[in-house]
Amino acid sequence: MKVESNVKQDQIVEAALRRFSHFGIAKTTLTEVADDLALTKQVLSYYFPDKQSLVNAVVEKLTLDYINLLKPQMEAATSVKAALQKLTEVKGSFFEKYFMLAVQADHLELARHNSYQSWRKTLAEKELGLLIQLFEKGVATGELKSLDAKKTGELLLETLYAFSRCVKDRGALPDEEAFREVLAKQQEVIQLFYQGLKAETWAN
Amino acid sequence: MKVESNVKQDQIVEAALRRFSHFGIAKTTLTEVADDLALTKQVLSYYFPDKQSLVNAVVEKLTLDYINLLKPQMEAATSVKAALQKLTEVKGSFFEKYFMLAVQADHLELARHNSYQSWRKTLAEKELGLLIQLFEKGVATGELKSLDAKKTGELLLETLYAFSRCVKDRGALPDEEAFREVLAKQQEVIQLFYQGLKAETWAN
DNA sequence: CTTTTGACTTTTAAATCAAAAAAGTCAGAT
DNA sequence: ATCTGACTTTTTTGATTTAAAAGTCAAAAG
Repeated sequence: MKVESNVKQDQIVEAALRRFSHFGIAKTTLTEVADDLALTKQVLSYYFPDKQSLVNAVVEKLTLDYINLLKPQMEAATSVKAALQKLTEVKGSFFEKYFMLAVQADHLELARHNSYQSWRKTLAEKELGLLIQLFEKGVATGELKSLDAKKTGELLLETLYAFSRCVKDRGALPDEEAFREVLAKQQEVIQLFYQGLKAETWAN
Repeated sequence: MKVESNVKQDQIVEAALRRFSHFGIAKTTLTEVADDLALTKQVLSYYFPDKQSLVNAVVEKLTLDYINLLKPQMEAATSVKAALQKLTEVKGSFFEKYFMLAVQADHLELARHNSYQSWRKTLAEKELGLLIQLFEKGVATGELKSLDAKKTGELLLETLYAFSRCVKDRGALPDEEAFREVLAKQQEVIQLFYQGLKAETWAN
């Protein structure tokens, strides 16, 4: 529970995150991360026994950051429509920022580790939880028609996820434009989803 | 215009299609295709100067088969809903059957050739054309609310496409189950799309 | 004149292996 | 508890070879 060690760990995680998101996980060496902080790789390996654990820490941080950013914004939204808008925005900004990471993580060896899978699952669950909550609230207020909140949430997430995957497939280096396109598509889809979900007595 | 040569060409294309869809394009040698027909590779290369042209012929055949199967079924459907149902069915059956081909084609070198791209484009255009026609008819009959048929069609196709791509990403060998899942998801999405598109006065 | 074949060259893909780089270890210093 | 130097092990990378497939062509066969 020492504060200092946590500080140092956080610094390392942040440095790793910068490297990972800029150059990718595979092309980042522990020595480089250490150098960025004027440390040696042995110090690094004192705090994180191996690369996997460092990657896990980065993924964990990212997951928490994402949820902590998204949750209040969605909960503060005054309508389902506005909340879904926020979802795309936040998802988009994160995706753009940490694109490299997202792209590589799933292909890499690391992705098969339990720890990674487990964080991925946590993320998915939390995101789904937010959506379920949102939909249920929407039904309660009458904005949405009666629906299976879980199933609908899963479908929406899977759809957005499917779209993101398409960007990275296109080529080795993903361009800004491809991003914009995907983001735009996602927003359109959300819009259409919403049309299909809202109570029919409401106006657009 | 000789009939016989067309027959032989067709036989070759069919044999190639069998090999390609079972073992993949890259892992299929021209000699194997020739052997299947009790020919030599030189004969094959008499009809198709190189592998690329054979692949193109296969893709062309597949494209035409698909459209020829889909078009009448969609046009015969008595409602937009039924037509969309058909779309998923046909798309699903084709995808399952020629999965290997679909999976590899885009990654392979071959995909960069103009001829391939051009057939891909043709397919996309024809599919989109069917959807536009469908949507416009739906609007005319009052089943659908007023909408931008082109934009909506594109969005739907892109969404279905995005889902298909997810299957192949998962692992090297795609399992039956993954198929079913994707197909089910696609149907759900179509259902929801439809909800969002239909005129509000209609019942489910 | 169309189709097929045998003998050939060129191109591409797969296997091997040594060298370099990175990951990981640990006894001992601060 | 934190860090370092010197070390071993594991992974990547690049060069080199080898085998397989693609592609060519002159000439034969129907």
